[in-house]
Amino acid sequence: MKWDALEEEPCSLARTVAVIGDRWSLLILRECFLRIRRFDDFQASLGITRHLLADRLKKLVRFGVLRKIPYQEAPKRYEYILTQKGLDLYPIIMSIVHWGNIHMVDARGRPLLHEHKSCGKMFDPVMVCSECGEPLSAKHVHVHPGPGVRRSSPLHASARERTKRNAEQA
Amino acid sequence: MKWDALEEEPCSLARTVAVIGDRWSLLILRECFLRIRRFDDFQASLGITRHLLADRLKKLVRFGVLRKIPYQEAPKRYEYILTQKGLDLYPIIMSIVHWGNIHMVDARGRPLLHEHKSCGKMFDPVMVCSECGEPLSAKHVHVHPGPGVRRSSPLHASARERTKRNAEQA
DNA sequence: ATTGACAGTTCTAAAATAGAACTTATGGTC
DNA sequence: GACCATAAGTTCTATTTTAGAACTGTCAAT
Repeated sequence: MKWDALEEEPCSLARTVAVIGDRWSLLILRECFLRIRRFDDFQASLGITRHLLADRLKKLVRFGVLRKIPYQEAPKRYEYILTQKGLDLYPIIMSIVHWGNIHMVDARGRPLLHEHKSCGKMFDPVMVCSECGEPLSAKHVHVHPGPGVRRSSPLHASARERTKRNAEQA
Repeated sequence: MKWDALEEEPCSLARTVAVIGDRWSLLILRECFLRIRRFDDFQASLGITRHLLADRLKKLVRFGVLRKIPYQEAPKRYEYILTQKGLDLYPIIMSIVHWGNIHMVDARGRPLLHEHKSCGKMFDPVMVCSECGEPLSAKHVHVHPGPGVRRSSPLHASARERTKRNAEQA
């Protein structure tokens, strides 16, 4: 499958993966949330090749996640800053960091701690239901087809039916 | 940078990206949460090449996200099911889906809707502070170095200092 | 005039991925 | 017994992506 095809999938996860689903994009975005804004700073901070950094920044701008803002004329220089669409990625970043904190830390413990300025405490992110406020887990969620579903898609179609068959036989 | 180096970074995001930060792993995990369990079902559902699917499943098992469970002898066959570590990825999956729902859907609307069985309503996931319960946004969070931070790391070190310099000059 | 900062671009070699065919083990059908 | 199907991979070559380093263009300061 090509990357371009991913953008067209009738699946919100696939379409988001088209934006952030490579090795570097999420790391670049982490730096953005840590207030890194300039090309050479990204490069020094991440150890990414300049070639790929240029390519990924271009992609993130194209998707509207970052915006180029001039910070000097002559020579023209730009900073890359998060748009609202980019800021909205924060829950994704935080849930990834949290999973790593729980499952991937070594003996030394967490690399970073997060303080919630509103309440002044160190916190972990918790994902809750928008309607009742209870914490979410996979087993309490049921999935329904929405208006944008496409039946003929390779995703969600054939394999699910086969698996249902398997389940019924068991 | 090599994938192996990513696992060793003193950054919970980088270490999680080492597990799920490629084009296919998240898509495979989505299928897991939709109760796909078998090799050929993953393959038919995703259109991934068999080679890569075998490789990714192996990786996810190695990281303890999936577990192989035999479902028949002669010939020996296995299903891939989520471990608790894998189930804990649910907030990541849901926040990705939600971002796609908000920012990447086309005119037809959302491909899937989510019902919270506990309260019976269609919901969106919301990320809140574990201490005060308020919704989180990047601007209300302050980051502190934790016990596992490494100062000499290429990540978080040089570029941040340079950027601080830049900020001070401005 | 030379050096350094900044933001890229260009180049070659190495690694990862796509796409298709092949393998192994078994059970059922003609 | 020969043939086909199922399931879970493995192997193969061609293409694409990435790594790593060097190079370019613009300007400011020394």
